[in-house]
Amino acid sequence: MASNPSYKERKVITIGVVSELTGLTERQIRYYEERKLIFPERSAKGNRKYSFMDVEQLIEIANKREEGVQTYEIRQEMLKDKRKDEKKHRRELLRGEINARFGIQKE
Amino acid sequence: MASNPSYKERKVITIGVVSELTGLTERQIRYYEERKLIFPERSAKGNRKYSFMDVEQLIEIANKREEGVQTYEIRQEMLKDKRKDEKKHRRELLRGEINARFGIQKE
DNA sequence: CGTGTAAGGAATTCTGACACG
DNA sequence: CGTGTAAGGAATTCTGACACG
Repeated sequence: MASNPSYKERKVITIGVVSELTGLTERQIRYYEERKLIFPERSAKGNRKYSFMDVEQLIEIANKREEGVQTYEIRQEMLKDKRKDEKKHRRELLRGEINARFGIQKE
Repeated sequence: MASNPSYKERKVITIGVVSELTGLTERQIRYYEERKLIFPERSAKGNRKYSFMDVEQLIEIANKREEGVQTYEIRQEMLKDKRKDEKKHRRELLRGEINARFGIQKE
């Protein structure tokens, strides 16, 4: 049911504000991007822009870093979660297609 | 049911991004603030920060301005709507209190 | 009234690099 | 590896003002 707005995903927050929101330094935020943990968009002039989801992701990263988890390991976990989500998504797509062709089934 | 996050209301967007999002110039956005149509927060260093709600409000303002409505009139409409919302809110608060004391009533 | 613009300054952001450990 | 910092430049934002209509 998510539609166009989707405030949580829109990339509109500058790095300075993200820094305030997360407590991380700009250096750290840029480094986590370098390590492919976070993927900001860029404005026309090249400034990074983040979403609220990115901010939450960064807070999780900060927590794991405090526990001593390295960026590489965090990345592996993220990739694993992503594969799991995609699998779930494929199952849902398939179910939707079946329902569309053969009608809604109970269970 | 709205809780702490409330992405729509958090003031995190800088004026440059708001300008991109609304198509308004920074001059216009600042002027509408001067006319009390919009109320950004300020960062520690004094930079304006807007919410997604502010962005939507600005788009509405832009539409009305295109129709030739003056900022003063837009403000009057806003104040009228606000009073209406507050009235509604008071009614809901009262109902909640009644329910809390005398139990949930049907209708 | 609503908006453009030039002005000057302060703060922001960017990149690439050196440092430490 | 993860983060701090100084460096230099480019872009951002701010305010107060003059302009036009």
